[in-house]
Amino acid sequence: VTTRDDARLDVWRHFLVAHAALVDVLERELQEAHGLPLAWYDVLVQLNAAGGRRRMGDLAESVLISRSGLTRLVDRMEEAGLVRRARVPGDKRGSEAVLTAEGRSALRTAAPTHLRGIEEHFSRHLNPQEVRAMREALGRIVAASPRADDADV
Amino acid sequence: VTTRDDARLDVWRHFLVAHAALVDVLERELQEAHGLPLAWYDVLVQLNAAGGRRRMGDLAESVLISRSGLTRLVDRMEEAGLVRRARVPGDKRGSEAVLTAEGRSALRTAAPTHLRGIEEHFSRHLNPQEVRAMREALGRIVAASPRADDADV
DNA sequence: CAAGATTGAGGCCTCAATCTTT
DNA sequence: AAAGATTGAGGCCTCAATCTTG
Repeated sequence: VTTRDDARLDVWRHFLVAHAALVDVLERELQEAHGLPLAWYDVLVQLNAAGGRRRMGDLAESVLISRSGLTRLVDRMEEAGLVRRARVPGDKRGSEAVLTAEGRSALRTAAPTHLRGIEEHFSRHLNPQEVRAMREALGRIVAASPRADDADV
Repeated sequence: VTTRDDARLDVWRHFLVAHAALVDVLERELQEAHGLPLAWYDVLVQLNAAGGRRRMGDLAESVLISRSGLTRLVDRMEEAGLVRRARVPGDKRGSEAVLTAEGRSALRTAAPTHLRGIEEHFSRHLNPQEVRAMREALGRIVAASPRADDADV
């Protein structure tokens, strides 16, 4: 069964290489066109999708980094004026990131660039059948994937 | 065409989330079972695949990091005894990383864990048709992907 | 001067510890 | 004591500059 195993390993390798290449191009394009790191764009998107404000903890999960990582990411974006922090009404422990007008504007400006980039470097190469296959397969993988904070059984 | 666009964007998002989740689990498993970072394992594999030795520059490309990044990665692995540096015969500028016996042994020990991890968290979720689809699609994406050092036309 | 590799500086991330509120 | 968020310490990466050899 060596050939089948090899094919499966190949997919994994292709997956890693493709990810590295794609993140690299998309980051460069966004940076050159709008001076925006991909991580910042991601925060803007997630905030916008949530109506403009989001708890720090929830946001950290959405953008796939640790809580402390997000604290500093939001620090930098706050300094750049794209978001601000606000207290959350019911809970004095909490803090939420809020999209500023400038942040919303940066997102509107950058989105076309980034969406075109995703289309050009990624989606364009997938036929409808592959879109279906990858969506389902990757969805299953994510669903089955043990969350980092889960107990080890 | 909103639904088709959404489906294509969904794939991209799934791709990012799956990558983050997979690298995270696989890294944790390798670390806990053998105290080996994924990046180290990757270097060991690439060296082994090349017969045990590799120019620093080539190796950097294979493991998807910068030259300077690889310099320090090899520094750490050398300190741990898994690789050593050697001059390259024909070119006094060059340097190559060479797998040590200990490195080869570490790879042999860790490989079963990691291969099982890839199978369990990734390959297992793909049916043969999806393996084919993903391999071809990702292969095309990588082939079309502009290399970082290419001119911007 | 170009190529191969390393070093210096600085950015961003993670883990563990800490502070505040529940 | 646990939850939410931040801070301190330290690791690893990248870019630009540097050193050596071609």
